[in-house]
Amino acid sequence: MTTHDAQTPRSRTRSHGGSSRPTIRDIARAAGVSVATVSRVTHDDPRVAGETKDRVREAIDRLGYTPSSLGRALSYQRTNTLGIVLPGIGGPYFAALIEGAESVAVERGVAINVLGTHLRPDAVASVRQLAERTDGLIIAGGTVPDAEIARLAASGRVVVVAGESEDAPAVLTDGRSAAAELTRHLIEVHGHRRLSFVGEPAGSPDTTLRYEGFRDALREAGLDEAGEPLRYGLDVRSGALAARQVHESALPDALVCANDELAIGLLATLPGLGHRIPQDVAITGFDDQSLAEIASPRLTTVHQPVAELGARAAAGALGETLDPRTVLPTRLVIRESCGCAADPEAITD
Amino acid sequence: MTTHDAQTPRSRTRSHGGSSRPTIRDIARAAGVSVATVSRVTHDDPRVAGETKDRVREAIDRLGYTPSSLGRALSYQRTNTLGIVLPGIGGPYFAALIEGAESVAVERGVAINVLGTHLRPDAVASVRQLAERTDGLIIAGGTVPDAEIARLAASGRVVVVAGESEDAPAVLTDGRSAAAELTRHLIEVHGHRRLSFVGEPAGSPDTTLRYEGFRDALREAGLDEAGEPLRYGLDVRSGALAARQVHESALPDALVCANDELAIGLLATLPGLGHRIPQDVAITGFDDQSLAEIASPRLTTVHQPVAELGARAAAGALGETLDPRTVLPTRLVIRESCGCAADPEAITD
DNA sequence: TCGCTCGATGTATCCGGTTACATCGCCGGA
DNA sequence: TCCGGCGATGTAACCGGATACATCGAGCGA
Repeated sequence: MTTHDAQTPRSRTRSHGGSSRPTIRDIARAAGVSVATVSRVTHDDPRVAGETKDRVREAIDRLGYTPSSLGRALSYQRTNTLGIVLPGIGGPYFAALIEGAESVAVERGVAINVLGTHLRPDAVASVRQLAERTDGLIIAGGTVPDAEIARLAASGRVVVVAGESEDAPAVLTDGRSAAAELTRHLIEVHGHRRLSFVGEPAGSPDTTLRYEGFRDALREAGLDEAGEPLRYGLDVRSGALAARQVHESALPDALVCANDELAIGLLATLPGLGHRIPQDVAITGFDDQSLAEIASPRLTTVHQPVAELGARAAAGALGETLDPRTVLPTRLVIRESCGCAADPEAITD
Repeated sequence: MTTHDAQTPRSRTRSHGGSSRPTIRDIARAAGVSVATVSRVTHDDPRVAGETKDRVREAIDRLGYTPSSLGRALSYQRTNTLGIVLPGIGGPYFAALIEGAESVAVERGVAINVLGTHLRPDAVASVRQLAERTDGLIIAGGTVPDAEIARLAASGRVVVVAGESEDAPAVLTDGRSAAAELTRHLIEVHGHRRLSFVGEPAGSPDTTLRYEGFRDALREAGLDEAGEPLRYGLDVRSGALAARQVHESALPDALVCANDELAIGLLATLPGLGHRIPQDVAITGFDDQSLAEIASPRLTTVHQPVAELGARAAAGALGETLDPRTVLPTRLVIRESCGCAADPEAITD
């Protein structure tokens, strides 16, 4: 009672009318009924007589009672919560993914709990904890070791992976083929021979696949002498830094970026360093997030149905049966940053 | 009874070795000890004899036991979770706020649960539910009615508001003064007389304050004939749309945007429509998110310590005592989009 | 040898809800 | 008048853990 009051889990001496929140038993006492009746009222059970119901309702309002979802979750063996594990919540890609999942969650009256692993030194422990509080888990590829995914799945957890996985149902796009298609466009339509990939292939499985697709296309075209990728993160700022490096070394014909944000960083920075896009260097993105269409020149990229992906994954994580591998289609979106002609509407110079 | 089988909460007939996850009692039985001993082992209680401890550990590993955080939370009257209520998780501002909060949460071994109200038709119910599962709540201004905040606070919940509030401790910046200072810069240094505000003042309390600050400055300068604001959302795409409207009507001297993303949208779109920035029209943002520095021309804006704000709010929501009103300082960041000369140095890194 | 201390462990209760089953009146039919 | 049935409500046993208190046995001093 002296020092660690806050730590003391429970104080056996309760019911002394502290500021503690009222429980179902407090309401029962106040309304002169049993806890069962209170529970029935909060569930709109028709078996409660009108007069009794009113009395209970009054007590609930007067004491400001809200059923503890903890107690409820323990009783129902269900938390009505969906967990999502992502590297971080920043960036339009993950925002879109979450929105897709949320649309499904809202429909089913389920809450969402997002965990960003990048800031958590103890990612595995955090994910285990999250798994304890949710009915299902969406795990983005590359955030959690495969062994841990297998463990979760084996222990009866409902897990869906947003990305490649053999340990749980996977919902994904074929990033490798899409990147190859995009790269072929640069080679075959625009005749570019010296292409560089921007992004860190070791950084995420998605980037790995895109890099592989990029190299596939180079190899097909006999350009496999392609050098090292320019290793940068997936954000706008990294793109700006990459622009510096590109500026200071020999400029390639085209830069294939691992995602749109990186491409936007380059797009916004290179002109200031004296390089015209796409005349001096072509740039492409990946994902087709909203910035892609607004940039100038508008960004050639690969459209991914990210929200749809999130929605499918959510449905699966909430119990809907799911193929072990669901591949969603991508679409090459040709705009002007690759060198294709502008729409009649757009910029002339 | 026939259709809703899945709803049945619990099946009284348990213990038949289904795929259900093991409980502390299963471990106790398997190890031939009592639940108390198992609990002691999971807590590294030194009172357990070495040999017993090994036996329990073995059972835990063999059955794949993880203590249910639900049960734990119910027993300790604490969930070790921090709730954050935001309009939506999209955009750099909220991402930074969450990061700030997360940095504090990680330190204290607390999980974070983010709720985006925009997609939830039943925002109040969702927040109440969230409050049930967390030890403290950070509520972004404008997401929840004041009355609900008061209700939560009155019922003993720990609530911190990120923004203006009289019902709970508030952590915020003085957006009104900052907007006025920014606007004065445009008027006094650059001599602009026809200024328009871009943003929907009714959309969020922050936007309201910025609009008020904008008008304060106009009034001081005797320019209070200022017309209606250009009512657009706070995202890049809205900025692109606003650019169209500006293009089709008379161009003002300067556009004061409610946040950076909106400004970026204008910045990226107006040049394509034949308007030079800042020569033909000056543009300013608000927040100083990373895009502001990368845009071209670089964006003049107001720096806000968003991560710090999130961190302070988190500390408060986790029990640290907090002033009823904590005002964090902002800083006017002059770059080139307002018409000031470029720094000799470009991007700093 | 007895009693006491102390370490190791078990028993039972509580956290807040839910609900199967029991109970209690009351009403109508035989 | 007695009994069955039914509507309304209560009782108590869970859900998974934590832990105060009880218990038990070994070691030790008197």
